[in-house]
Amino acid sequence: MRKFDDSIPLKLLKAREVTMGFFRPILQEIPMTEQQWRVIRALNEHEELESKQLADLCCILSPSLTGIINRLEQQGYIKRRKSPEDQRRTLISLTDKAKSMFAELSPRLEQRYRDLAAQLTPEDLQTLHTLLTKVCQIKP
Amino acid sequence: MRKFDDSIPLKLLKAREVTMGFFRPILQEIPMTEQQWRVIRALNEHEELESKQLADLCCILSPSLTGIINRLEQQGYIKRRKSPEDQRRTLISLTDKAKSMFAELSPRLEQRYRDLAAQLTPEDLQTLHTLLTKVCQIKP
DNA sequence: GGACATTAGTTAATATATTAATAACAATAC
DNA sequence: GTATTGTTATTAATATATTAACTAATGTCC
Repeated sequence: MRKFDDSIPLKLLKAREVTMGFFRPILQEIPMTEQQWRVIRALNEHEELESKQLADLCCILSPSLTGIINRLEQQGYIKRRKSPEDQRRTLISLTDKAKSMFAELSPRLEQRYRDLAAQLTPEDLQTLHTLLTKVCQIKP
Repeated sequence: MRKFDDSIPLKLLKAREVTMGFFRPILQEIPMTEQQWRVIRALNEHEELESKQLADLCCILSPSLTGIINRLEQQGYIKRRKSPEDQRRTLISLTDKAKSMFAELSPRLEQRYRDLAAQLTPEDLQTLHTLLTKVCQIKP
């Protein structure tokens, strides 16, 4: 019988934990949760996004995203407005406060990412990207 | 600047989501959460474990594990006893009910694991294991 | 144009994650 | 042998995850 530790899902979880350990201390200074940062990061690249697009990009389910968005809005990091064409949709974007916060935090996190990546060979890193992409494309 | 989707931690998260999609429907029938199943699975291999060992094996933080253990105990799946040598430690083991539940569920989940693994080449699967193990050994 | 199904987002209920603080016990120094 | 320090598990407070149910707006069919 296959052993507990041979499980791909568990290894993915543990690997993620290890990598997140590089960034959590910096995020805690703000403070900013992982999920909040993922949302900010996605919005930094896309200017304005619908709730559903954001959920998909960030790998966060809609009900969770509702709460995250509410808290980020209360903290003055994001703005929401109704889509003019479709009143069901919410369009979300960063405030100036969020943009300047991102500008300050981002370089430090990028440096940590380089520190992390430096502990693998470039080939391993590339292979890991490729394999994870393959796994993401698997259909049940 | 590096793009959002190039993030290893995010890809690890998404890959895990995809793989868990194979097992969730079966677990829901019981019902049994991912975390509860991880605990049951670890205890199936180790007979009796301390709370801390269990947390480490399952990649669950102690405060979360406390709740998970409480609920599993209420449902009659696990037993706890105090360690005779060290009164601080709790020793946890499976009940017969859990063992028979495991025996029924496990083959179906193993089959799903094979279905999942079959969508990668054996070489890719092996490489993925190796790389994830490397990532888990990285120290900040 | 109205019954019908669809879709986006939210709410509700429960389970888990995260950090900090605490209680109980154990090991150590003195 | 007591004060100090360290360790295990838990509690508390807040944030997020998960499934189901719900609301409101849009689309579709007739």
